[in-house]
Amino acid sequence: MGITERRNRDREKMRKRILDTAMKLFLADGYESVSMRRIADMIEYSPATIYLYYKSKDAIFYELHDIGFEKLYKKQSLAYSFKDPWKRLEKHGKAYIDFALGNPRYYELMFIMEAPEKDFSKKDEGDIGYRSFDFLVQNIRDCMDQGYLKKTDASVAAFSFWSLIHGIVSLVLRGKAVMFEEGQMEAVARDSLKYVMNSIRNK
Amino acid sequence: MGITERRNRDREKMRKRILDTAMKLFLADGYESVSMRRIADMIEYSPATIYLYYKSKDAIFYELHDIGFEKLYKKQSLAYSFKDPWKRLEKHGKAYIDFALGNPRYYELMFIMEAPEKDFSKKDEGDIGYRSFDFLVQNIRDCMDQGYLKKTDASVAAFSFWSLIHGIVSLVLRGKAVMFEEGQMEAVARDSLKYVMNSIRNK
DNA sequence: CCATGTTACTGAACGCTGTTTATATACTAA
DNA sequence: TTAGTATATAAACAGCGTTCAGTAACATGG
Repeated sequence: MGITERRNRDREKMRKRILDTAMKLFLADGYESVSMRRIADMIEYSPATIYLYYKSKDAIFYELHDIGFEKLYKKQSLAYSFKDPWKRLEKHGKAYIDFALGNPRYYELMFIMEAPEKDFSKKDEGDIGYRSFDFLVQNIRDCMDQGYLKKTDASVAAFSFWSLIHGIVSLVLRGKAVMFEEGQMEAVARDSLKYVMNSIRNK
Repeated sequence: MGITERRNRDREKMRKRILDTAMKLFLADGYESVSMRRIADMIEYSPATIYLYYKSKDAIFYELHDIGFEKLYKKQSLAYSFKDPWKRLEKHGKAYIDFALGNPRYYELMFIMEAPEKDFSKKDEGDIGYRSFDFLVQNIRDCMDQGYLKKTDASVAAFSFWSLIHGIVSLVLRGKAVMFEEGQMEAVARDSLKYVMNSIRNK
């Protein structure tokens, strides 16, 4: 019977319409400007209808959040085509900064804003978040093995690296780096990463 | 004429009452839970009254924001009693992490949350923020001069250092470091700083 | 084909939010 | 005592996320 299938398709279409509209509003004007009523207006349904497809506003944002992780993960994966672990580390860092500065709203949603709800964020973020972090840990370990980095707990070193790049982009995104000229921020971000990488390099 | 003076005192008292109440609510339950009506309830005035003393909710938070900067600045200043620039850098970083993890709400307000309003945040944050950053730049320069650090643009290196410590604490505060055990986070934060400082040290 | 049950949808409301405005009261100055 | 000013508030505005009773369209079994 094709009726249930069609219904499922319709349902998915509607979910997508809602998600796309939320994303459009979010990317254009940020979290604040996404309201259930605005989404409803744009898709020409009543606000209550949205609740038949998403259980809350947080649920919508959690899906956007997931899409962002997928995008970042793909971008980072490219770095791992190189065989030299140091080169991989460089590319990883560069990809991260590129993603954050190129998709500032996504980055804020994923790493800067308070997590929408504890119900969601536990398992799934672990899922792809862990995978990404494990990649980094392994790469750091390789760098240590090949003498590029001083040896220590690889998790701690990976966390350090992540902290550095997260710190760089989140200061830039939050406009805290006012001591640099507006147009120079991206360059400063990249130079910062280069400087530290150059300084920690052991061979 | 003592009347205007008394009125000014009363006015300041009222402002303080409002600010203290906002701070209490904020430190206890975070930004979300501070509403003009809750403040009004606690000080036993009507919500509208608050607007006679502060022009908006953002204005209140901007004052809290300032108080936080003052606290951080004081804590960091202690680091500068040491004459060895490397030791100063270590203490600076440690003080920063201690402040952030010891006053998470403040730290969020100051560096993580979206700035309340552009009207306020331009000049004054520059004021003490710049001072703090300049201290760091000078210290980094000293470290370079004495051979502790590889030479480069001192502003970029200072930004790198700031990014690292900001990154560490904001990942911890946002609960993104889920790969470490809850109780170990503070230790990881400190170890990360130690690892990087140990790695970038040039002599 | 009709009755029954299911699904999709919505208007109206609840209880919040920050903020504004008209109004009333209390205090000061002439 | 009167005029003027400062202080306080109730009520409302426009928005928010969310819930729920009620309606209308549709699918299905008899």
